[in-house]
Amino acid sequence: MNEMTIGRAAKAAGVKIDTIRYYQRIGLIAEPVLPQGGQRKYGEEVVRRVKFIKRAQTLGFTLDETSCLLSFEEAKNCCETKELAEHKIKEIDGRIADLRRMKKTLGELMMRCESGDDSGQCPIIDSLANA
Amino acid sequence: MNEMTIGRAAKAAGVKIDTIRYYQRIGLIAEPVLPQGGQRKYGEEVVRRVKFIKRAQTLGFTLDETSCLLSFEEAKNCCETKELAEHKIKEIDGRIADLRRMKKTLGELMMRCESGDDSGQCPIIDSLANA
DNA sequence: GTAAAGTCTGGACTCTAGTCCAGAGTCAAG
DNA sequence: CTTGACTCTGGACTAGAGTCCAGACTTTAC
Repeated sequence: MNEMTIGRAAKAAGVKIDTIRYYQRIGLIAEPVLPQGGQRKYGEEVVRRVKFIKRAQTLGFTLDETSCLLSFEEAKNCCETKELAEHKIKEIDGRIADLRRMKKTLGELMMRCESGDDSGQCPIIDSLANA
Repeated sequence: MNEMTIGRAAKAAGVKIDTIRYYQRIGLIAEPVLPQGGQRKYGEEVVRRVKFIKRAQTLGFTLDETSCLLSFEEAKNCCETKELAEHKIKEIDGRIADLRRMKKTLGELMMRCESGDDSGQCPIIDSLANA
């Protein structure tokens, strides 16, 4: 089943060993049992989980929020999950809209640079400040 | 010109006074001159700037990156700016795509909940883990 | 004209998310 | 069967982003 040591798992996920240990300590990923006097083995799913966490982070989710996101995976209470998911989707929509506005403004700025029109204010702040 | 004290500016921006002071200390926003033995006055533009910073943060940008984003506003070197902007746009596109995938997966999860189909794994991890 | 509320400075403290280290044990290649 | 690479535990340290506090000063409202 493609088991690896922590070092290989970390490399596969693109993080340091300590990061995996840290996630284990805070309960974000499960710690495989330690065979008496041996070394832990990690499966592919740990790597995927860590990768997910790292990407979620670049999207502005804290580890806490990511842990909530991950809880959907093995949710038991569907009703509660649905509500949480609904809420998260709204949050995500807001972020996408923000990023789009930011992108649009950057695009306009580039155009202006291309056309040599260096005058006027670049309204990048307006893209997000007035929510 | 609608000048305010730091307390009012902070309230308007939805942050604490200390946050504004902190941003001043690290040079993210300018510190208005202190009239001898008086109190500083803040304009509307500080409020907008702080709001922008806070939104950018929820989008996963660090204060450092946000400072770079803000530098576009008063950029002098258009060429350099254009390159930076181009790069940022690519970054933003990636984030939007990630958020879309996440949203799609959450939507599917909700559907499944609605239809009472509680079986199978929820592949939320797959939405981001395999980039 | 005096309280109460707000501001100023500077430094200390907190929380999150890691990162580093030492010393002891384990595994695998030659 | 030893040597070098890796792992284990536990704790200390760091950077980023604030947050809190004390003591002195200012402004505003009564």
